[in-house]
Parts: sequence; structure tokens; C-alpha cells
Amino acid sequence: MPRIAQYNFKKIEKRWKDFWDRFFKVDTHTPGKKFYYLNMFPYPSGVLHVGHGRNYIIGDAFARYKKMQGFTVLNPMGFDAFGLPAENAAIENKTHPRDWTIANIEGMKRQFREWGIVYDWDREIRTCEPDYYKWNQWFFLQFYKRGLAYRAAAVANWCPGCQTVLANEQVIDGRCERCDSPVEKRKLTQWFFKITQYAEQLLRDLEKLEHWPERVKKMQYNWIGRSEGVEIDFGLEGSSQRLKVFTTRPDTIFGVTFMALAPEHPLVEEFLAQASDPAFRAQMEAFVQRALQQGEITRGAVSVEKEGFFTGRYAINPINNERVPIYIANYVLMEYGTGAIMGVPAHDARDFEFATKYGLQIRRVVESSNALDEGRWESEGGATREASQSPPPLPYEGSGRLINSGEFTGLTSAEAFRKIGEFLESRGQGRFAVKYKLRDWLISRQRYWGTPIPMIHCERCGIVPVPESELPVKLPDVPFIGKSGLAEIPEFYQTTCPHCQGPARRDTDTMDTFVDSSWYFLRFISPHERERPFDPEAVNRWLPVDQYVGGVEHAILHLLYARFFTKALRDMGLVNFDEPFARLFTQGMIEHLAYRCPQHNWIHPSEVREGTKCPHCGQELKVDLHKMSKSKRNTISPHDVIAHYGADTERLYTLFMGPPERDIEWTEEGVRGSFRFLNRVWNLVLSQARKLTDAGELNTAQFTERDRKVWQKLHQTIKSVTEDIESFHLNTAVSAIMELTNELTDYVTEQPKKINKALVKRSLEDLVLILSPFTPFICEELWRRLGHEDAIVDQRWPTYDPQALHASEREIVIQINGKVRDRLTVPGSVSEDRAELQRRALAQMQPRLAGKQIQKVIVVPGRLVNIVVGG
RNA sequence: GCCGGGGUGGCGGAAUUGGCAGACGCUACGGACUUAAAAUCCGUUGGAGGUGUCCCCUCCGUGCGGGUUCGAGUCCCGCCCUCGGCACCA
Repeated sequence: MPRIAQYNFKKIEKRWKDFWDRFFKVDTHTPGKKFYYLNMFPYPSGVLHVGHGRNYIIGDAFARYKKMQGFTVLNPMGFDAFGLPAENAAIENKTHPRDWTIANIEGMKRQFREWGIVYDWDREIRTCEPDYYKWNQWFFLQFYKRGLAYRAAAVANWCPGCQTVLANEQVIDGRCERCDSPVEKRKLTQWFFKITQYAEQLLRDLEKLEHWPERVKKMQYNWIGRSEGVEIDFGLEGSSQRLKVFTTRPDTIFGVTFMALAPEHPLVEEFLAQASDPAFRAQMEAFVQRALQQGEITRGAVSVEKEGFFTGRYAINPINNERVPIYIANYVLMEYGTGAIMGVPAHDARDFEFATKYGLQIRRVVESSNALDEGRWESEGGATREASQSPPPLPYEGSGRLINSGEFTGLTSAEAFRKIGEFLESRGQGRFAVKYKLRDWLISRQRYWGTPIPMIHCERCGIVPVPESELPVKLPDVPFIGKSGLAEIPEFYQTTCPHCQGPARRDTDTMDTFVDSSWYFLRFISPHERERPFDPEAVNRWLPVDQYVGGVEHAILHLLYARFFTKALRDMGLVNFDEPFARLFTQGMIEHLAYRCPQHNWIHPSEVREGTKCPHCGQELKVDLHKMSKSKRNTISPHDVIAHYGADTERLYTLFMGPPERDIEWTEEGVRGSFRFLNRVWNLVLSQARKLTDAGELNTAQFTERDRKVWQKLHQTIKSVTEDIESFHLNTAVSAIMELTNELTDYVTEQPKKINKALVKRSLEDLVLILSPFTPFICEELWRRLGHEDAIVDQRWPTYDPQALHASEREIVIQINGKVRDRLTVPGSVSEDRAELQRRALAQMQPRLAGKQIQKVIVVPGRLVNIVVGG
């Protein structure tokens, strides 16, 4: 055995690192097959770890593959550069958020280059640059003109840690998604985008997104939360007002025994004002205060004890004119429906709990009854009949047949829904209605590092938009101070009213950074436009994005906002498509072991001594798998991996380690396995390359049986790798290439003298070609060593010959009673012939079958023969 | 509670959608090479058992319990566990 050297990846990577840029410059005006590949652009938070790399490595591999298939591939990159971490870092380091951000961007661009990841950097976007955020402001003004941007006082989520408001979407379990502080409620006047206007479309169009993960669609579906019901006006005793409620169960209206108001409901204030007894009023006020307070603190808690307060007032049920007591209840939400509910204890678990606690009447009005039950009575007799007949236990939340419901008694729930709704509608006491959980998008942030909202507050003229000709409203170029944002910079906010020229004040809020990412994919098409956000003609040609890839953590926020923007822009005539992303793939996280000491918290793996002891105190460490993060000190630096094994090894391992959509553990052993494989490929190609100069023409007619097997394997591999890449099964694509490598290695070592050189040459070329999107450095080098002058990135992706997929011989499994008992090798032509297969199988199994009764023979052409015997 | 993933060797994971379970890789063990180690190469690696001519055989085995089928990791019914999303949504 010759001593085998490790390939010199350092030299190779240095040679090709800067070579590929020119192949990925895209002229968006060139016709041809376009392919818009897009990775979610990153927030420039610092140095990237191998977990971040997964997203971009998948993208680079996919883009290279598509390019080889002859597509004009647009694969741009940019930076989501506004946001809070920059401000926090700036405060900590006494610098400007811009300096920190720019430094990180430069570092990340170097990392992309080290990884061999190529983007068309002429199209780079940085959202913190005025030439980008100018258009955020422009869109804002267009939205404002159309009533899609509005200012309203609302109870907002206030994060005391970040000193700013948050969108509903940014509150996780009652805590800030960024800093984890408990979120408070504050009443503030803020800017909103009217995303609810598109609730129905956003929901309905999910159906169009065939190539989105089901999981993501479901999450959006639930988030939008559509429900169909009836809005019902109850009368108010002693008042001409009406009490409006929304219900999805109008069929249970005869079961109403109380009403409940949210503590924030406007009627509550009225009742308080009208209360004649001061002691009673004080009690009611105390209850309301407590409920409001509780709402803030326990938001997100699993279940809170239901509490209520009887207001002493009564409502009138429009269906039967019954008098029902009105309560204030902590479990009724102001933000959903009308902020008031009709209480039906018999058919709603929450109302049941409430009614039980306060001794309210519980009236059954729906009985489970359906044809299935009746059918069972006929066939199964006594016991079942009795069991089915006893009414279901309360609360019964299912549907059924109405009882105790006046003229509607006997109807099914579905019929009653419609009939009762129509009845109320005809009398002007109700109407069919659709409600959504989705709320409008609160975009104001009380921060510095974001897009200034282009509005001016004038004492005389009110709120005045900044004229479009004066955009962008730039962030003031002053030394960065601290937490209160633009409100502490008079140079910024002091201005004159565009209307009356009098003194006025600029809006000091900036926009949520999700505005930046809601349209960046459009800007990439024509990033240097100065007079408009993008070139609509080019955008309509290139969009929707053909393949979008990113983390599942953006399943709701970013993807919903981007869809909303697209629809709003379409309605403004700026684009002509409904959905921005045709295909979506969400990749999983990379995890790594993290070590935690009870005293010294997270310990970096390199510091851990003697197995699992803390280096500071010697205590036993707790070891757990976590996704890589700086805070848990379990990140792996790509720089280190590249120094040891090269960028190709990191890329290959990242793609091979497991299915890309799944979370997966990073292991050093796995990295070494990928490195070994690349060495094997290197040695295989180099051991043959020089011998192949006189290879001659490939002639399949001269193939030996062995040659034919290799040929088949080659074509099978091309087929499965192609299909696997298309479906993002990148791990199996790599393993197929490994199998081919093993087969070729066997072939050239078995009988080195007898190899078919033309076959070897073609096989090695195709091997290097199909491997090149994954490990471009080594493949570019090997391509040259195989005698080619031109770049591998510029080659065409190999295609397979369906003829070659079928071997001349096939192995057929012989089963007896479903168990494999033997095999049969037959020529390809025979493998499809049922009768012949059966004949041969029976003949071969003759000895075993002696004395057995053959009951049946099943033949699956090309696969197996199953002989069913008795006895 | 509701919705959606997922449960396969010591580990990450394959399995043409009903047709040879465990591809590919890792780990571990044995061997070759070496003064030695590393690297590399060869072999073994789901479990149990067997008088087993070297291409050996038998049984068991894909979270659990049933079912359909000639045949089930895959389909159906009923559970368990786990991860993620939503959650007093009327």
C-alpha cells in the first residue's frame, strides 16, 4: 500500500477563494431561465458560528447546482442592519451603533468568502443606509395615504428592558422575545399598519403555497385565527343602549344565563359612573383594578382562577326576552370579539366553571344526538341504548340537537346556527360575522437605531406627512447617547411644519425592523434605483422568489409581514403577484454539548478538564445538548474547523450530518469522517488522472459485465443526487456520492490492468461535477487535474441515461410465506416476465417445497416472487 | 386543552411510498503497516441461538396493543412518550 498524503486544502482554498465571483454576477435584464434563490438575510450580530453556516452553505450548494443546470441564478445577500443589539453594544462600548454594525458586516463578509460562499455583492443591501430606509419611509407614506398606516391610542406591550413597545408577535409567553423581560401593558399612542385588512387574503392564499412546509402554514393559520359566528345585540335594562357580543355558538342562545364584560369594556366605566351606592361603586372599582392588574402579571400563565363581579345590571336576551345578570369577568378579553360574551354554562367549559362558582343557572339546550348513535341502538341492544340515551355530561361543548329552545327545538346545531342567525338578522338584532385573532401591526419603536417615521406634529395643522421630495428623513449624525432614542436629540426633532411653516416637532419614533425585512427581496432585483424603491418591470419578471430558505423561527413574524407587504404593494399597482415566496424551506438548528456548573454557569468545552469537572471549582458539570449560542458558550468557530480540515470539509459535514430541516448535534468525529471522505476522493482522482490521458472514446458496446455495473451505478447516482437536491434531501445526496466513490475505488483497485479508461474518465468527471456544489474548492482543483482548462462552476450538470439505470442482470428475491429464502439472478429481460419468474423460482425452490401445498404465488416483476404454502 | 412534527442498532440517520429493515457515515473491536504512535488500508459491528465445507442456517427485531394483507417501519383502529406552535379567542 502506498503511503497516502492528506490533500493540501489550504493551498487549494487559497487558489480558488476569489475565483468564482464573476460567475455569479447577474444581469437581471438578460432573458433566459431565471432562478431567484434567497436565504433570509442575517442580522449582523457578530462572528458567525458553524450553526449559522448551515443556512448559507445549503444556499450556496443549491445556487451552484441550479447554475450548473443552466439557470440564471440570482443569489443575493444583505444585512438586516437596524436593531436593538447594536444600540446595546454601543452603550456598552461607548461607540456608535453604526460602527459596531459595519464592523460586524465586514467580518461576516470575510467569513462567507472563507466558506466558499459566493454572492453577487454588487447587490448587497444594508437596511441601515439612507438609500434603503428612504423607501421604508416612502412606503409608510403610501400606506398612510391609503389608510393602511394609522395612529391610535391602544394598550400596548411595553418592554421595560428594551424601553420600547413590542408587537403582539414579539411577546412570547408574556415576555420580550429579545431580552426576556416580563412585558407590561401601557396605554400609548402609536403607529400601526392595518394588516387586519388583509386577514382574509393572508389566510385564503395560504392554500396557494403548495411548496411551503405544512407546519409553517398551520402556524400562520392559527395565528390569523379566523372564526365564523354571529354578532348579537342584547338589550340593556334601563337603557336604550345595546350590549353587543360575538359568538360562534348562536345555537346555544337559549342557554344564556349571564353576560360577562371584560374589565376594560366601555360599559364598565358607565356602570361605575351610574352606581348610586358609593360603597358598591368602590367594590366594583376595586375588582376592575385587580382584574386589570392580574391581566398584566399572569398573562401567559396556564390557567387563572375565574373571577367575576355582579354589576347589579341586567341584559335582555333578544331571542326570548329573558333578563340575564351582567358580570364583569377577568377571563373576558377586550381585544377579541366585542369584549363581552354571552355566558352559556351548559355548553362552554369556562362559562361552566364561572357559573358553578357563582351559583348561576346551568341550562342544557343541546343534546348529543346523531344518526350513528341511533344505528348502534338498532344493532346492539339494551346496554348500549341506555348508555347512549343518558345525556352527555356537562359542560357539553359538542354539537347536537336543540332542546328547550322554543321554536328552534329539534334543529341540529348547524341548522340552528343559520336559522337563529337569520332570525336575529331579520329583526335587526344580530348579523353573521367573521372575527380574527390577528391584530394590527404596531410598528412604532422608541429607539434610535431604526428608520425614522416620516411624520411631523404641528400644533396648528396636526399630523403632517413629510413631503416625499424631502425623503429620506435621516438619522441625526450625532454622537450616540443612550436609551431614549431620538426624543433626546433636539437637532433631530425640531423642524418646521411643511404646511404652515410654523415650528413643529418630528415624530421621534422609529419603525420596527420587521418593516425593513418585509420588502428587501424586492430591492435585490434593482438595488441601485434612486428614484423608486425598485424597478417594477424587473421585479415582476423575477418574483416570486423561487426558493426561500431560513429558520423556522420566522414562520410567523417575518413571513406574515412580507406577505402582507406584497399584497399591499400589489393593490397599489407596484407589483403584479400575490405571494412573495413560491417555495419555502426551513432549516433546523445545529446543536452542541453545553457544560454548566452550578456555581460558574456556562463553561466552554475547551476549559473542561478531567471528563466533566468544572475547571474553577471541580464540581460535576451538567452536560446537555443546546442549540449553539454565545450565551451558552457552546459555539464552534468555522475558522477553527477550516484551519484543521478546510472549508470543504465543514461544508460537506454540514450537509451530510442529517436532514437539513432537523435540529442536529455537531460532532468532531463527524467532521473527521467528512475529511476522510474528501481525502479518498482526492486520492482516487489523482491516482487515475495521469493514466487517463489516452482514454479514448467511451463505447458502451465494449463494456464487460463489471464495466456495466459501474456505468449503472454512475447513472443511478446522478439520478438520485439530482432528485435529492431538488427535494432538499442533501444528506442522502452526499451519501449517494459516497457510494459511487466506494464503487469506483473498488473498480480501479480490483484489477487495475483491466479497467476501461474511458469509463473511469467519465465517471470521475461526473463524480467531481456532482460533488462540486457541495465542496467547490476541491472539485474546482480536481477538475483541472483531470485535464480541463475551464471552470467547473461553468460546466453543465450531468444527466442520466434511463437505459443505463437497468442492469443487464437483476437479483430477484424468493420468499416463502413472506420470508426471504433465496435469491435468483436473471437477465434484465426476464425480470419483467411474470410467468418466467414464477417458473424459475419454483424450479429453484423445488427441494424445499417438496410435500408442501402451494396455495398461491405472487410475482412482483423486477423485485420478488412470494410462494405461499400451506401445512 | 387544541394544532403540527417525530419515535428505526452504541450514535447521526437510510429504506424507490406496501416488497431483501439498518444504505451512507460515526463509534467500538480485531488485523496489516510501523521501533512505537498518529495517519492509512483490510475485516467485524441489531439481538439470540445452531456439529456451520469457505457464497452457512434458524428464530426474534422499526415506542406499545390490536387489525388489514401473500407480505407492514410504511396502511387502519386504540394508546404511550417526546419536540415545536398556539392557548381563558367566546
